[in-house]
Formats: sequence, C-alpha cells, structure tokens
Amino acid sequence: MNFEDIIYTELSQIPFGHTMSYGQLARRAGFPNYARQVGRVLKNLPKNTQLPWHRVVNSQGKISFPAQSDGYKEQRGRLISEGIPVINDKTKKPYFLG
DNA sequence: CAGGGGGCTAAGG
DNA sequence: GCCTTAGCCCCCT
Repeated sequence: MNFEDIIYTELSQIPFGHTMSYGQLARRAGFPNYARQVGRVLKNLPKNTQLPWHRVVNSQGKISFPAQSDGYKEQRGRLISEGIPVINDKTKKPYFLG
C-alpha cells in the first residue's frame, strides 16, 4: 500500500457530520508532518470520487480554499448539507441548515 | 541541481 | 483579524 491508498482509507473513516484537519488525518494514517502531502493527495482526487474530501479542513477548522473559489463553495455546500456550520468571515455568522 | 509552490502547521508581531 | 517566519515533504519546471 502506498501513501495515497493509506490516506484514502483513512479519509473514508471520517464519519458523516465530522471534520478533521490535514495534520490530524496524516497522523492517524501514521505519517506525522505529512499534512501538506495530504493536501496534495486531496487536490489530485478525481472529481467523481466518492471519498469525503470535504470533511478535511485546516487546523483552524476552516476551509483551506480561497473564499470565493469554486472549491470553497463546493466544500461549503457539502459541509452544510451534513449539518456542519461554516463561518462566513464577512458577516461572522455561520451558514447552517436553514 | 535550483526555484517556486501547494487544500499545511505552529508561533509571533 | 491580518501578515511573516520557519519547518515540513513532495511535486513540477
């Protein structure tokens, strides 16, 4: 098993409605200090992947995409659909179910 | 080999 | 909140 496969399996273990940081996921996979590599793996995931990549956020609990980017919106939508609040930096209010 | 850059992190101003 | 520095590891040009 290579690094990517280990990350895939570890990623698939994150339960619905939960999030985990890149570094946390890396450590759980047995690769401390590999947060950036986790980011690289997620970036290269095929668009059709079934893996819950959206459940991975940075160490501040925030989405690691530029706030206007498509990736940001996509991840935000997925998190909200799981009941996970996402703070809007502008209004300081959380997007949430409803 | 050198340089630049990532879905990163922790620590400081 | 913003920004910079330093450390990390790997990828691409």
